[in-house]
Amino acid sequence: MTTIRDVAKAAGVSVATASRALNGMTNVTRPTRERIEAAARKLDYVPHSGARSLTRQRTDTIGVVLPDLFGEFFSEMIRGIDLVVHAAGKTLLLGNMHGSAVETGQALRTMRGRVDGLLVMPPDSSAETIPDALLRDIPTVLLSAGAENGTIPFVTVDNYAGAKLVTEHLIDCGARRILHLAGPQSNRDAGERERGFRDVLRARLGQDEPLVLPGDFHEEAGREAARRLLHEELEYDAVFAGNDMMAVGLMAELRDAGIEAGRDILVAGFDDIPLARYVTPQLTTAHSDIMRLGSSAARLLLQAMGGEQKGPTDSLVIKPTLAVRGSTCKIDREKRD
Amino acid sequence: MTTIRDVAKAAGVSVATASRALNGMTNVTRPTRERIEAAARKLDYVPHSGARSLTRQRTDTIGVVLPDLFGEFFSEMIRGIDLVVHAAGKTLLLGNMHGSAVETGQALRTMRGRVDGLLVMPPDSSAETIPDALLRDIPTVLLSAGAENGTIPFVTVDNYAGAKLVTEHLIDCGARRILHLAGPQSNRDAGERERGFRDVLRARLGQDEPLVLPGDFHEEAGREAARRLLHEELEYDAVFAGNDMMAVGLMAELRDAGIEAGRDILVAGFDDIPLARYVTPQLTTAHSDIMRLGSSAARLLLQAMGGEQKGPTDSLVIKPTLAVRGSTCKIDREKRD
DNA sequence: TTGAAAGCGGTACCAA
DNA sequence: TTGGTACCGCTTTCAA
Repeated sequence: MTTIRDVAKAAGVSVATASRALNGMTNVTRPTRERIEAAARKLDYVPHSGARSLTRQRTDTIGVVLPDLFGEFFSEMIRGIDLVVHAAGKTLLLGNMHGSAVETGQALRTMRGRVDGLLVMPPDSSAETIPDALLRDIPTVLLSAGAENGTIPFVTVDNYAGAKLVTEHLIDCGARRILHLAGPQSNRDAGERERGFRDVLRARLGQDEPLVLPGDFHEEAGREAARRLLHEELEYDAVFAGNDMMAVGLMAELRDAGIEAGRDILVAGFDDIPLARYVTPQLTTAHSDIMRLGSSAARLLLQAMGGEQKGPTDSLVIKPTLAVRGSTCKIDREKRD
Repeated sequence: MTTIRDVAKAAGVSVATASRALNGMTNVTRPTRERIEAAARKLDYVPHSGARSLTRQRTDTIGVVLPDLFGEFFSEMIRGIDLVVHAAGKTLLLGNMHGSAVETGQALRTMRGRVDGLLVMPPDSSAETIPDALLRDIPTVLLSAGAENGTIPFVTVDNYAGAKLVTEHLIDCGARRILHLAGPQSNRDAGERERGFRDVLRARLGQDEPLVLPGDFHEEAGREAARRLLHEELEYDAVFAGNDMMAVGLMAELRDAGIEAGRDILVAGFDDIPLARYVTPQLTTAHSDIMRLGSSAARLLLQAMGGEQKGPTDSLVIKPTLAVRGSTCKIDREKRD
C-alpha cells in the first residue's frame, strides 16, 4: 500500500510538504502542489485514517453501541443518528453488544481510539456497564436511559407518561379487565411502562393487583401471551403490550383463533414502529418519534464534543402521544395531544 | 487518558513488558504480571485501538458500506453480517453512502486503515465506484452485485429467476393484464427483475410491450402507482412490484379506495421482508433469505481475509423461492420449491 | 524474563 | 514556501 512517503518521494518533496498539499493547506506553491497531487493520483494514494487520527487526536467518528441492530426500532434510531452525524461530516461506527453486560463493556473498550464520541443504549438502561475510563475521556450520551444515571446526559422517551396515556385510553374505551404484557425485567423502559399501567389501574379502577404477564419485547412473547389467554380462558377485554412487536404477535395469534383485535378485544402497544400502521387492524400505540430520539441524541453529543459542557440537565425527555387506531375503540380520537 | 507508558511506569517496568503482560503473553513472571495488571486496573487503562492497529497492521474490524441503513431489508442484512462477524470476534464499522457515487467513494476511502475487509453494496450494483487502490489492498466482497464485476467475489439473489417465478405465478392465477412497478433505473437488481417479468410475459402471453411503471423501491412509489391505476382507470388484473415495500404501499392505497388485493386485483412483491407477512392480505413474494445473504457474504469475506484466494467463481447466487400468500390466488401453493 | 528502540503512517512544530 | 523531525500509543524485534 502506498504511503505518504511514497508520494513525497515520487514528487521529489518532503513528507511534510506532501502532507500539506494533500490536506489543502495554502502554503504550498502551485507547481509543487500539482506535482504532489499528480504523484498521489498516479500511485493511487489513499490516506490511512488510523494513522491520521493518531496524530490528529481525533477520528471524526461517532460510536454507537446498541443492544441489538435488528428490527425497526433500532433501524429508525440509527437513521436518525446517521442523519445528523452525516451532516456533520462524520462517520458512524456501529457496535452491537448482544444484550450482555460483559459484551457491552468489551464493545465499548474497543471504541477507545476509534471514536470521538459515544452514543450508548445500555441493556438495562443504566450507565453502570460503561467503563469509567471511557466516560471520563469520551463525550457520551445515553439513549433511552433514566435520570438516575448521574452525570451523563441522556435522551429518552417518557415511558411512564406514555403508558398512562395508553392505559387511560383503554379504560375510556370501556375496558375494565386489562392485562399488561411486560417487557424484560431488567429493562428500565419496560419497568416505567408497567408502573404507568399500574398507577392508572389503581387510580381509575381501584385495581391494586392487575394481571401482568412477563415478556421480552419480541414478537414471540406476544404470541405466547395470546396462547395463555386462550388456553387458560382468561377473561380480559383489553391488553396493553409493553411494545408494538409483542402487540403485533399477540394480535396475529389471537386472529388465528378467530379473535379480532378492536372487535373482540382491545389491544394497544408502545413505540409506534412503522409496522404498527400496516397490521390489520392498525395498532393503537404510544407514538414516539424514534428517529427524532436518535437525531436529538446525536445533536446533543456533537455539542458536547464541541466543548460545551453537557450534563443530565441537558437531557431530553420526549413525551409520547397517543395514536389511536383500529385495534382499540375510536371514541376519543380527538383526545390526541 | 492513561497510556501504556503510565501503566509501565506505575508498575516499574518497561512498556515492552507492560504490553506483553497486558496481551497475555507467557514470557512474563507471575509477580511482574500481577504488578502490571494491578497498575492497569488502578489507572483504568483502556488500550488505544487506533494505535494498536497501526502497529499490528490489522484492525479486527469489518467495514460495511450500504446505500442506506434504513428499512427491513438492510436491517436483516446487517443482522446476518453481524452474526458471523461477531462470532469471528470482530467489530462492524458501518458506513452509509447515501446513494451517491461520490459519497460512496468518499465513504470507502475513509475505511482505509480502519478495516481489514470490506462488504460493499454499490448503489448501481457495479464495482466501478470502488477506488482501485482499496480493491487491491483490502479484501472485498460485493453484496448484491452482478457477475459482470470482473474479479471481485459477490453474493447476490437471482433476481431474474425470482421475477420469473412471480410472474409465472400471477399468470397461473389467471392474470392476463399484468403491470410491473419497476425499481430504480440504475439499479441492476431492479433491471433483472424487470427483465424476468418481460421475458415471461413474452413467452407465456405473447406480450411484447407490457406496461412498466417507474419506481424507486420506496413505499410512496407504490402508493403513487396505485393512484395512477385508479385515476387513469387502467384495467389491470395484477401488479408485480419490484420489491415488497412498493407492493405494500400499493396495496394500502388501493385498499383505501376499496380495492382489495387478492380479491379485486392480484399483487406480488419481491424480497420477503418480515412486513410481508403482517400486511392484510399477506403478500405473495419472491422469498430471499436476506439474512443468509448477509452472513454468506461475511463468511466469504472472512475466508478471503484468511488468505484464501477468492474470485468471482466463489460468488454465491441465491435462488429465491415463491412464497404464495393471500395477495394472490392460492391455486399452486404446492408449487413452491 | 526484561528493556531499548525501531517503526506503523501521518501531522505539525520549528528552522531554514 | 519548504524540509527535518519529534511525536501520537502501541507492538515487536533484537540484545542483554
